[in-house]
Amino acid sequence: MILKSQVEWALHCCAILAGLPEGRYLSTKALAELHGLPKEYLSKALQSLSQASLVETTLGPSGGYRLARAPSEINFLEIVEAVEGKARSFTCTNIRENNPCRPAGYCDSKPCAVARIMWEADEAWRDTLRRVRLSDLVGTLSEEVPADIWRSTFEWVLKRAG
Amino acid sequence: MILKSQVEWALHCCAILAGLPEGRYLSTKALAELHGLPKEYLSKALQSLSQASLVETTLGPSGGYRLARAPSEINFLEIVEAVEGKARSFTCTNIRENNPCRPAGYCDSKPCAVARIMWEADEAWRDTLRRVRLSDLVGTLSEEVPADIWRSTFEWVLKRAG
DNA sequence: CGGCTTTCGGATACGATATATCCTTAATTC
DNA sequence: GAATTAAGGATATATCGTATCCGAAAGCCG
Repeated sequence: MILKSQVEWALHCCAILAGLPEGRYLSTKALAELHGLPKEYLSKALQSLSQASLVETTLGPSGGYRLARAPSEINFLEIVEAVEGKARSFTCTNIRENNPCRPAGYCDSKPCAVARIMWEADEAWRDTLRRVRLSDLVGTLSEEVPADIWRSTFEWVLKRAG
Repeated sequence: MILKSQVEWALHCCAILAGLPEGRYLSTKALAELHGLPKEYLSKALQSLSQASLVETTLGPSGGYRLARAPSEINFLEIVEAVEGKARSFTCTNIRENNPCRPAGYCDSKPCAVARIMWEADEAWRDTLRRVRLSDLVGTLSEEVPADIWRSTFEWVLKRAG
């Protein structure tokens, strides 16, 4: 069970977009260069963010992506689910139905006890991600990334933001 | 990101083994029949449990599997990790290193902030599973499964336990 | 208008992993 | 010695993640 690498990409891209000034857009090309990622494939991750209404886009030169909401109004789970999907990590195939000791046509009143526990863990995972806002990540980064790198990265981005 | 079906199988099999009387073994064949699973493939999941020292085995007719510890001393996470592996669901490829604004040879003092958050969620998932004991599952099942099915299943198993 | 750039979606290819089966070996029971 | 079992290696298939390419539609600018 492993998350796709696009999740990592999307989170880092959102962190960059969070630093964009009002009304500016950043292109796939710039985001791919900044993170050293294949442009065409990164584009798929950004399209997922777009379909989830987490980012807005505009076409043409000076086009690209920007956040659809304030960084404090976007949480990690939304970004993760946008690219990874909302399906639970555990899928119950109801193998208890195959028990030969069951009367034919017997119908369970509750979901399988095993599945309920696995789903509870899944929900704990999602809860943790839901509690972290994109603005929290930006705050942490601004503290931890050395000031000169932070600033020059920002300038690098602004030079390419349409 | 989806867990392999073997996780579901292993959990159900452990629940059955938890009901075995002291010193008895149950074969792959019986466990496969009871759950309607492919015997050869289920065998791989049981081998994983064996390698993790969660179950003990014996060969020959009347051979099979039994729990290595009391059901109250085995938690869900151990079973899940036995077949799914202990690797974290999020792998950080450190794409921040590709930032062209970085001085060459710069070394980060901390793991990536994005990864730390994802790992925290992963840990919340594991914590939930760690807190559930196999005996808890058995307790829930004994309450929810209709008494006649519960009993006849038990008899079915005992008839095949060596 | 016409050429350039951008997002978007579809088509395709490749590799890794999950699923599944088969076979051999060694141990145990009767 | 014959039957049964777990263990583990080899192999085949299907699904999914990764990656690239292309055309269409939309926006910018000379």
